[in-house]
Amino acid sequence: MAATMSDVARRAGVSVKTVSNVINGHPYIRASTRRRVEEAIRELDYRVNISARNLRSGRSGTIALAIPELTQPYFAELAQAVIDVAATVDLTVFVETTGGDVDRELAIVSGRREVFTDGLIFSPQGIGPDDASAITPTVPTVLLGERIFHSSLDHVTMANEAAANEAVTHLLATGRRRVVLLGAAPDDPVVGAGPLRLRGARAAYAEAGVDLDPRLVVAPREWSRDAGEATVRALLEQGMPFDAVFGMNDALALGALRALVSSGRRVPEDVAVAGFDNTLDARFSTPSLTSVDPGRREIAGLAVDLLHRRLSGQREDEEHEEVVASFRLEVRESTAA
Amino acid sequence: MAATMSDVARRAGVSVKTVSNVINGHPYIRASTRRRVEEAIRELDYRVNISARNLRSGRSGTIALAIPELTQPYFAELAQAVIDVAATVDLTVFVETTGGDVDRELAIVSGRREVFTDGLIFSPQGIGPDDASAITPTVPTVLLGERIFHSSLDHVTMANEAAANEAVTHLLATGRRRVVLLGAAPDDPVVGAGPLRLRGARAAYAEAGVDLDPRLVVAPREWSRDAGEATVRALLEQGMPFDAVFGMNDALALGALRALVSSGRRVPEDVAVAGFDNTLDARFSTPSLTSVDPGRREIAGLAVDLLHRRLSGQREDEEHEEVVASFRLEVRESTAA
DNA sequence: CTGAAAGCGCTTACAG
DNA sequence: CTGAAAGCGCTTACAG
Repeated sequence: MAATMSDVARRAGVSVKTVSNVINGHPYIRASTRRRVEEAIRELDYRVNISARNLRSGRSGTIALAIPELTQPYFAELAQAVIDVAATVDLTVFVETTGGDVDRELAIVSGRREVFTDGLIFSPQGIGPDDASAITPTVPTVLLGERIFHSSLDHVTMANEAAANEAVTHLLATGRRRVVLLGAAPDDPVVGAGPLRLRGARAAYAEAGVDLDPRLVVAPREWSRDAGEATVRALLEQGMPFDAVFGMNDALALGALRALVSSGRRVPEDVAVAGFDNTLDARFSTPSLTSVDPGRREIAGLAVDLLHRRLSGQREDEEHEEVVASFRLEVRESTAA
Repeated sequence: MAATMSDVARRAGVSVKTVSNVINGHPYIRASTRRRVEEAIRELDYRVNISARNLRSGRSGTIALAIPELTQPYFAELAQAVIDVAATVDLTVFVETTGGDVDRELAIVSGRREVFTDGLIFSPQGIGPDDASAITPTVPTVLLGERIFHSSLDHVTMANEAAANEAVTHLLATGRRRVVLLGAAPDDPVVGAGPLRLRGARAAYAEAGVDLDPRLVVAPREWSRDAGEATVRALLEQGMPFDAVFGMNDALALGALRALVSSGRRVPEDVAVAGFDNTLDARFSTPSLTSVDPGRREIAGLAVDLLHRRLSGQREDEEHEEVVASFRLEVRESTAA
C-alpha cells in the first residue's frame, strides 16, 4: 500500500496541512518542520496522488494539444515547440492525435475527452466552418489555423496569404514564368490555409504582371509527399510545361522534388521548387528546399501564452484575441536563380 | 457550476449508482431506466469528472510514453504507432519528452511525474546501465531499446546486430569494399544500439572476407543529420577513400547523403548509402534511401501488449518478458549496384 | 436490476 | 506558522 499524506503527517508529527504546504512549496514554514516532513517523505517513499490533488483543486496543470498526426513533421515540430514553451510556465502538455477525423475532433472540442486538462490548443483538420456551432468547449480553448473561426475563442493564425505571395513573388523574380501552384483547387469553397495560400500566390502573379495558366493550379488528393509526387509526375507525363513549383506545404514540395529528379529534371536549373512550413526536412533535402517559415515557435508561444494568461486569471472570460504569427521566406538551393 | 452525477440521478429519479452504471456501459439496465438517465445527461450537459473517477478507481486508462523528442522522425513515428495501437485496447497515451536529459529521465522512471498514468513505456537516451539501480518505477513499465537492462522490467528490443549485419552485407555484396561505419565509436563502452550495430557491421566485413580500415569507423558527436553531414564532409575533405556509407540511423545517413551530393559525388554510382530506422524520410529522400526497418509498428504493438496484459491482470507481477522485434532491410535507390 | 453509504487522498477555507 | 474538519465527485463493495 502506498503511503498517503496522513502517513507522512503522522510520522513527521505534524498535520496533513503542513505536509501539503511543504510539498507545494508554501513559504513561511519553519525550517525544522520542513526538514522533518521531507525526511518522512523520503522514509515512506511518499508520492503525491495526482488524481486526488486534481479532484480537490479543480486543476491539473495540464493542457491538451490536439493535432491531426505526429507523423507529419510540421505537427511533430509544432508539438515539441508547444511542449517546450508550456514547460516554461509549468504546464504539462497532453498531445492528442485526431487523424483529422471529424468525430474525434468534435469529441475533443466538445469536452468528451478521456483526460482531464485545464485548457486546449486545437488544430482542426476534419471539421470545417459548418461545424463551428458544434464547438462547445468545456475548458479555455485556443484555435490554430484557418479552418474555423469562432467568435468566442482565442485564435492563432499565420499570414498565409502574404507568405504565399512572397514565395511566388520570389520565384517570379528569379525569372520563372510558369509556376505550378500545388495544393488548393481553384474552386475550393472552404476558408482554409489552401485557398488563402492560393489567393496570395495568384496575387503574386498579378503583381508581377505575369499571366497564370489555369492548368498550373493543381490540387492533389491530400497534402502528402506521395500525393505531391504523383501530381507532379502526372503533369510531367502530360507534357505540361512549367519552370517552377510552389508546394503549399513542404510535403507537397518534397514530393514534387522527387518526381522532378526521378524524371531527370534538374532542380533548380530546369525547375525551381519552393515549399511552405520550413520543416527540418526542407533544410535537409537535396537540394535544400526554399520554404516559408510560418513562425512555428512563435505560434506555439502565442497559443500557450493566451491559455496561460487565461488560466492564471490574467485575462477575462469574455475577452478573446486573434493573433497572427510572423513569417519569413527561407531561401535555399531549390530556387537559386 | 457543472452538473454532477447526483444532479443527473436526481433529475432521472434514480440513484447515483444507476447513473454510473449507465455511463460505464454496465449491462442489465432496464431500457427505460437507461433512456431516462441518458436524457437527464443530455439535458444537464453532464460530463464525467475524470479526476474523481481516477481517484476512486485507482486507474486512469492512460499510459505514458517517454521519448527523447518528437522532432526526431523515428520517435514521432514511434509515438504515433504507440498511440494507434493503444487505442485498440482502449488506452490513451500521454507522450512525455525528456530531451534525453538524465534528470528528467530519472524523474520519470522513479515515479516523480506530473500526470497519473497506469503504466509507462520508456525509451531512455540519457541514462545508462549505471543508472539501472535508480529505476524504481511506481507503475508497470516497459523499457525500449538497448541502453539499459533491468531484470525486473519488461523489455522490447530490436535485433540491432543482425540488422546492421544485413545492411553492411548488402553493401559489400553489391561490390563496395570501403564502407564507412558512421555512428558508434570503436571503443564505446556503453551497451547500446551504436556498439551493437557496429559489432554487426564488423561481422559483415569479416564474413565477406573484406578487411576493415579502422579509419572508416567514425563517430559523429550525435546521431543527427547535421552531425552526419559534418562528419562525412570531413572525411571527404581529408581525402579518405570510401565507396559506401552505413549510417547507424537515417538521420546520419541522410546527412551523409547531403554531404556527398553537395560535394559532387553521385549516389549510388560513386558512393552507396544505407541507413537504419526506415523513417518516412528514407522513403522520400532523393535518391531514396536503403534502410533497415526495425519493425516500429511491431515494437509499439509488443510494448502496448505487454503493458495491457499486465494492467488487465493477465500477467503476474513477477513475470517479466524480453521480446525482440523482427527487422527487414528495405533496399532502395541509394544502394543500387 | 437498483439503492444507501463509505471512502479514494488530497486542498481549501476557517481558526487560532 | 500550523491544525481540525469539510468536501471535491466519483466507484466500490454490500444489500436486497
